Amino acid sequence: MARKARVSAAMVAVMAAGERHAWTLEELHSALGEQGQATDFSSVFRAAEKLAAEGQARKVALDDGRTRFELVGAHHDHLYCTRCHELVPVPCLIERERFAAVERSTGAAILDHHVILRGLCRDCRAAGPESGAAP
Amino acid sequence: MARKARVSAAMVAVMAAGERHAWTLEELHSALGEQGQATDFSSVFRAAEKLAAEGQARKVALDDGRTRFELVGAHHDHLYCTRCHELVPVPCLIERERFAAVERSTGAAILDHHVILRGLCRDCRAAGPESGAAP
DNA sequence: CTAAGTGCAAATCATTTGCAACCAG
DNA sequence: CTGGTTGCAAATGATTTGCACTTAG
Repeated sequence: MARKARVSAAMVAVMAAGERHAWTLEELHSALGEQGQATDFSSVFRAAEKLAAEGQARKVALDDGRTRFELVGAHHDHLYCTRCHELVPVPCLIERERFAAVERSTGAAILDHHVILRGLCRDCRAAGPESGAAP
Repeated sequence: MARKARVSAAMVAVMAAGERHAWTLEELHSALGEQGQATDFSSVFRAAEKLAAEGQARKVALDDGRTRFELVGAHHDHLYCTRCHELVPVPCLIERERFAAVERSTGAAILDHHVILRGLCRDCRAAGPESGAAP
């Protein structure tokens, strides 16, 4: 390499700090800003893409139209609260054997996986079935 | 209701025809066009959102920046080929018991789930490790 | 009449890309 | 020098929204 990747490094540090499990580009961008590591959004974007390409990070897709990134070392599946949008990490729910079975039956090669559970997190569940749905 | 939802109905019909497992809005839009049911893109968008809100359809998020929709009755998990982008349906990979375990350990309520497997489909796998990666 | 559904055009939002300036090796 | 990085600005692409119009009920 010919130059230090300041943004990438800072990003990995932020993500490793573990205040969150998966980060949107905006979250990463503002997190860096708060660290005094202000950077351009596009740099965050490119650094994230690069980390993903290199296998250091992975993209996490939820259905809220924003791509998130998480460090590969911290992989876990996710429980997405449809009320407060919190993303709770949960251990892998699929047994290894299952993957092999799918590869056998489909002939495909599975390289990665991601499980998204949708529902209500502990707090929102406790808050009761309705929240601010009064018309 | 005060009026027939022509687009919604046509969309459900198209999706139920089962030529595909999950549809992007564009795919639905053009599929309707080919059926002689030409409609505006925004109508497709709104109909899809409505179906999702009513629970008839569900959003499927991959990390390719496009939201897909599938009929709820046709639920299955997916194997996404990172080379040809085909989406292969696979049976649910998680045992019911696992969901209960997560609900117990996290206190959350799980309402839905989706598993995305990433890798190479049968054909792409057979095509060998490299394809058009010549620089 | 009345509200739901539709079409068209314009606005938004989240990315992506082009390009010139920069800098550690 | 040299190639990887960065910032700024502008381009994309996909999704959303405002508004007027239409029509089943």
